[in-house]
Amino acid sequence: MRLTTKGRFAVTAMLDLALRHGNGPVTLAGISERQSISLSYLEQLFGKLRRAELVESVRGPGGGYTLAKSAEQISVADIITAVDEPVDATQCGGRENCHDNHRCMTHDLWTNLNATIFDYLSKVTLFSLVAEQHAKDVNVMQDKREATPQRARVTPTGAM
Amino acid sequence: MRLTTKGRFAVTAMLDLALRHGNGPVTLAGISERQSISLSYLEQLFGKLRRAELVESVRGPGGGYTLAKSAEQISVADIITAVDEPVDATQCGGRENCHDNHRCMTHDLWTNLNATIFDYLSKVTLFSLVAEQHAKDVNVMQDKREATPQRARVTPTGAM
DNA sequence: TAATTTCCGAGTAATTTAGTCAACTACTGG
DNA sequence: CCAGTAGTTGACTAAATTACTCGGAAATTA
Repeated sequence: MRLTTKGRFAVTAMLDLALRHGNGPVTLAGISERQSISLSYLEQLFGKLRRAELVESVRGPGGGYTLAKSAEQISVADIITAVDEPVDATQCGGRENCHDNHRCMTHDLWTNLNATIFDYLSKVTLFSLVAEQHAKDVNVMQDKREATPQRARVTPTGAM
Repeated sequence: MRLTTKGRFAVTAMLDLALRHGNGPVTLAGISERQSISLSYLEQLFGKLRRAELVESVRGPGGGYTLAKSAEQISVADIITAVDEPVDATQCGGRENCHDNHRCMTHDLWTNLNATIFDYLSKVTLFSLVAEQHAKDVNVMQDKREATPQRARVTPTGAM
């Protein structure tokens, strides 16, 4: 379980998707523009997200991506493991290098921490992130300076 | 807040130090050998750990590093932020790029998650990691192929 | 058929990781 | 005081990863 900017990009993009969930496919070009992530990079990330079955794609005009499950069912851990290669564990994956108990112990400690973080991130879903934000800062939603129709706020008052 | 192999190395090394806490300075050469981390790389990491005042150094023969505080007072978050450069936040640090509310919102969501992870890792101390491991898997401690007393393996008596 | 948008792979610059090397300072024991 | 140990610093480097580009398919709609 790593936590890099790559994963951050993926989570941000998925969040963008979650906010528009229910309004038909969202194009990568749109996400690219809104979140300032290069389109080609998004293509790479969404290739992985699709293979991990977190998103579904629709080709052609009017196409794009949608969440493959509801926002409650997609955790941050899901997203991060989808885009970050396994990368394997410690160089001694439990079998090698570990001659005496001591070495293994320090090792276990890390593995343990890793699992703890993973468990934690498994409980943080796209839905909970959005909900948390709404609870924290409602005026952001109300402060609309532009005259654009709010199709942005796909699911306004916690109706998700 | 990133979570990379670099941070993992640092945590592992600090764990090694914590296990020997109270027995005088520990040399980097020793950590290098036990944890299979290159000495020069450890030098880099401990330079940062020292500047972050997480460890103290003693020069000369018999010298080495010791924890600057007790294991309860050093969190995983402390260690990781010490070795990982700030890396800054999202490219739009709250001021730039954020033209419309929408962009800022998705942004906040990430910042929020980031803070949550950080808070969580701030509560995980070196001490709790060691304690957790003891509680979880006692037989590791009891599985002594060597004639060393299990608790006393922190002492130089059980030197490898 | 033309436009749109996903899909896919090869390639690439910049950054980070992990590590080397060499010189230097501080300290200890004899 | 001298030799050896061990931390301290900085510059430098190979390899990996990140973030991104490009070019072209393939699918879908109008």
